[in-house]
Amino acid sequence: MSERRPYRRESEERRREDLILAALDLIAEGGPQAATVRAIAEKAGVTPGLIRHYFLTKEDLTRAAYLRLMDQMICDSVTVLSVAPTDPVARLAAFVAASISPPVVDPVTVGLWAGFLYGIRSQPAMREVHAATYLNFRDTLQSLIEALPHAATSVQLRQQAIACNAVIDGLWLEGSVLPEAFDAGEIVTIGLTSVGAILNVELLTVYQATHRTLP
Amino acid sequence: MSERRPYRRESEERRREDLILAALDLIAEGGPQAATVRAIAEKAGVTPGLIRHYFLTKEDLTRAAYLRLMDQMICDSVTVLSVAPTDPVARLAAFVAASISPPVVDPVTVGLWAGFLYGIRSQPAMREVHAATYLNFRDTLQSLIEALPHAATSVQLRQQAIACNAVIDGLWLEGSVLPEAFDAGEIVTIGLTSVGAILNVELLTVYQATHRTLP
DNA sequence: TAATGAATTACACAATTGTATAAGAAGAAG
DNA sequence: CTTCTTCTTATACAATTGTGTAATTCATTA
Repeated sequence: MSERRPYRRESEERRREDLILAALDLIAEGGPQAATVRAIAEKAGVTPGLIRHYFLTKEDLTRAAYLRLMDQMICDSVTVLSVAPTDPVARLAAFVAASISPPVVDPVTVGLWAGFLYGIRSQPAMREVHAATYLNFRDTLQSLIEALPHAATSVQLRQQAIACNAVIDGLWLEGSVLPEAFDAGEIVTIGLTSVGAILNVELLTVYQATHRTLP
Repeated sequence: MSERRPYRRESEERRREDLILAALDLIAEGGPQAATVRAIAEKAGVTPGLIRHYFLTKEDLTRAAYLRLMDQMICDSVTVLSVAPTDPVARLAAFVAASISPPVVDPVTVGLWAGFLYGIRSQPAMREVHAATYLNFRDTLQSLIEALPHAATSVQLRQQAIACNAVIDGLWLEGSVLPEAFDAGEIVTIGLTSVGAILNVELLTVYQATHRTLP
């Protein structure tokens, strides 16, 4: 006869994490419609029923996965600040460069993000997460701009932050979706030049001086 | 007993158009997973079987719908050039402003675009459409930049076009996804200021002078 | 008017979906 | 060692999915 499959009991934290990562993997590989409860369970090494033991519904799991993705993206961008130089110009340059480099700029990441976009528009909970994430990133950018030796009104500051954020988002999008359309490092160069032009600050040379590796 | 539902024969062109528009409507309203063959057929006023009479498969219809969306977006941006002034600066300003105003900037449009993104990454045919559309738009932008009284090498020109395109894409994204986060006209103002800064050309005042309606 | 052909409907089918419920087994507690 | 909790599996189910296939009806042609 058929033997019942053996298993190990795991902590709730561990199981939720495994299921979330499995869902993200599947959405990245095959789009949102590939993340079925059965596929998620198989990838996580459990049976489908277990999903509903840790998440009220599949939508609940989807929300958790989105939250996780956003946390990761923010983390990848902001982490660089902890090791960035103290000079305001070099600091801004490092942040901008990190935000338009892998792993933030990556076909998989943008695919994941797009997979969640409909949820962002339709579900208030996901919408709030998006708004908070976006504004948090923009505020970080704005505080870096404010630290520059650079006089600006608060309205100008806000508009500069929005503009620089747009440059980053646009390059993130294009570089991720159509990576073969750009040379290596071209995205970073253009990003630094553009943000520098918008803020009237020289970022590219500062960044190159900081990151010079070979003569 | 049940009467067979009456119908009218229509041209192939008309039926394909109706089905494509129905699919786009549904994706816009409820995301990609809402565009089932039955829902599409109902919205188009036909029975599900007819879809497979005009499209080899549902994926085939999806591709056609994506092509249609891209054509529309390009059209909305480029149409403004036909009525734009001849002065190069005013012309560029009009193009940029149109690209970050409705109907291009619109929650529905960006939702549609995101709904197709996985297909863009995975299906070569859709990928080619995307690449062609993107490069076409960027080339239009580049030719407008080239027409400026503005000396630049071909490499600089390319990078300026990419940068301005990024600003437009980023503002398109943010303005569409989170419209309530921006004041009326703020997106356009920021876009013109930023593109102007990148190209070292005054766009905002030129645009305002051209579009002044009330004293 | 009659007939021909293609557009359209109608129906069926297997596969897949998310969810519900009951059975079993692992590991802690006694 | 036994008992008990709950984590986990197993199975079932109704709904929905895309896709085939045959029957019918519209509109054009002879």
